[in-house]
Amino acid sequence: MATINEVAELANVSVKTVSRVLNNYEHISEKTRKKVQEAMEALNYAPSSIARQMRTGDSLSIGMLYSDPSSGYQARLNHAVLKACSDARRYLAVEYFDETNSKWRQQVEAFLDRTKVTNMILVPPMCDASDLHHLLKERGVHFVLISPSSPLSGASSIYIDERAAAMEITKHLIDLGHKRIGHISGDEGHVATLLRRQGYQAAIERYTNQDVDEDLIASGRFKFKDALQCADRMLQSKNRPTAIFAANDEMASAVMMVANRLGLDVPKDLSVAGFDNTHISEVMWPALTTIAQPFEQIGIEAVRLISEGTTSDSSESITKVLPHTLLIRGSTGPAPKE
Amino acid sequence: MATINEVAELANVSVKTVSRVLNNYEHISEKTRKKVQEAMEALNYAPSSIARQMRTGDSLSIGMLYSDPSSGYQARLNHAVLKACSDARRYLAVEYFDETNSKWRQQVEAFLDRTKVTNMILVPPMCDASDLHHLLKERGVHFVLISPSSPLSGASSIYIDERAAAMEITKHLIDLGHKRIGHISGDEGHVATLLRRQGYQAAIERYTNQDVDEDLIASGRFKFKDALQCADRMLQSKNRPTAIFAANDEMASAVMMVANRLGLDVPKDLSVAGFDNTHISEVMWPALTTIAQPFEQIGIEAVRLISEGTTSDSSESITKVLPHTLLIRGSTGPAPKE
DNA sequence: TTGTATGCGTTATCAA
DNA sequence: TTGATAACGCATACAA
Repeated sequence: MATINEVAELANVSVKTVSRVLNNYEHISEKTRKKVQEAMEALNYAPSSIARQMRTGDSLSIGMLYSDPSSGYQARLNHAVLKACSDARRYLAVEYFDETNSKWRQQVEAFLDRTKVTNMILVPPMCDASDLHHLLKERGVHFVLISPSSPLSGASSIYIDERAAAMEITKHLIDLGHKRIGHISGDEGHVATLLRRQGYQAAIERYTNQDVDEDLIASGRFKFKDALQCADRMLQSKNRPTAIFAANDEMASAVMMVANRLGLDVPKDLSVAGFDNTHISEVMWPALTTIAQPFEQIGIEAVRLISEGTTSDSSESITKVLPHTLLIRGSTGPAPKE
Repeated sequence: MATINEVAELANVSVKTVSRVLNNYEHISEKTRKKVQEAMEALNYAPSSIARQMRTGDSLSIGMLYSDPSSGYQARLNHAVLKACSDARRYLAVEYFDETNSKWRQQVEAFLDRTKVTNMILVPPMCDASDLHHLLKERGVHFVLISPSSPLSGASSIYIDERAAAMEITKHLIDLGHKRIGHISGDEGHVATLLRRQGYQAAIERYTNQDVDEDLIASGRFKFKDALQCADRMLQSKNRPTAIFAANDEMASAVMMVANRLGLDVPKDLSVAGFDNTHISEVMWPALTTIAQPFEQIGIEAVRLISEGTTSDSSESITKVLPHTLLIRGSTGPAPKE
């Protein structure tokens, strides 16, 4: 593989001149530029990103911390970001991060020292840790937020419209004729929990003439186990719902389990809907109706924002709302006749 | 950010000596080694992989290709290897790899060119692709195999004793009094499929006085959907089994789904066992009895073998068998009274 | 067992 | 508009 020196020699110029051509320097004569470009062509020259990084100090790697290794959401996000990085010829440095550890600060510092990353992608729930934001800003690390609670000045954000998505899937249930629709919501610490519940409530109020029945809302904290209890209580009550919208797929799976064990057929007796479109939604029978997160686009967009932010340096923060999709599968069907 | 020079200065040695410590050189006094290590600690020093790569051409990164992003086994393996790398102050370059793509060769070459890795971890099913082995050897890339079909000269391997594990979990069912125990096996292309089935058969033959009933064995190809059909057939047959051992957790989940829908209580009417201890085994009700893969140790061992192989250069291949664990949870119980 | 000096491919400084 | 040379952080021939 040819180096910059060989190009310079062939073109009869100095290495610096070749470097100038490479980096689109302004003050350079067209003649030399052409000469250099021809030499590069002839030698099939490609600059070494390693050497460039060595000199300029910032790496091509993008950092990412994750805190819940068994989360289906995180698994799909990891995959998407990884793929986007690979396509953009960048590297991803991912690390498991224990957010409850009091020494988190040292862990992050060690991560930054080790990887030398100057760009990061922050995913839920870390994207909301203002202590972390401060630390990163202190160290001059740029970052992009995925689904943060609120926009942050100086950092770009990527969202989906959680509220609209929740409304859409609830409306789907209403359109199927369901009158009593339960909701199992997430962890109160996440903004997604609030938005998804709001979307559910808004749909009920707008598309039926009923008020929201608070007895039909339970908190499952995004956990399978908690959702089991919620579902058990809801489905054993005298006036049980004919449909349940859970705020994530894992909790919807719990609903399905409980329904099956109580002898309720899904979707004949009970419709079940989830949120996220993680792997588990396909490992159910029937498959789960859910909201598909645009994982692939999230990954691509995150990498793009980082790459642009690096070059443009005009640290204006961009907020991007990506489109979700309602995925109708076998777990939802017409409301049972009364 | 500390450099090797600052470490050398603080430790009162030359940079070369620090370099020796970093690379586990042999001829170095314990005293200086300790002194250097303390200096590294004090300065929170991390070697620049960039500079190292620049100098040597090969990086500290370990490469890994995975082909099934939604596999629970792969998800846990990714996490374990990532964590082991991080603890060993190494990097992991993971890439999604479409094994069915006819241009796989170019994809691997591109991955190697881009990442410059010279060490790789090969996971199932890629660990068995001899074309891939040849390509890697051609390019001088060392690699460690995780659960390969057969040992390969020139590469170390990490295993669990699949056969013994399958035997153990089948014996657990026998000990609970089950007489008719079904088995849903995996993809015929994987050796794990064969070994797990052999373990099942061996247990039946050794611990009961029965021959293996071929009607109680079905191929679920490691897939949820295929397993649904197998379970349906088995559980609707006139003389249905009272226990089913599926060759992975995902298929066991399918068995559970079918059982619940047929009104069979788990574990009162049917015991269900899986294999791998992936996330899904905890997202069931009751939780799944399964064989726990030693993921964490697999990751640590893989990184260790690679690190040692790099320095010692005595390219003798090591085969490591790691211990599995039988995890008894709620999905298995005493056989129903006849 | 340890140290000195050089070079990896690139960009930056300064001078021409 | 160009060029000579230093520097980035590390590893290695060679020397002690």
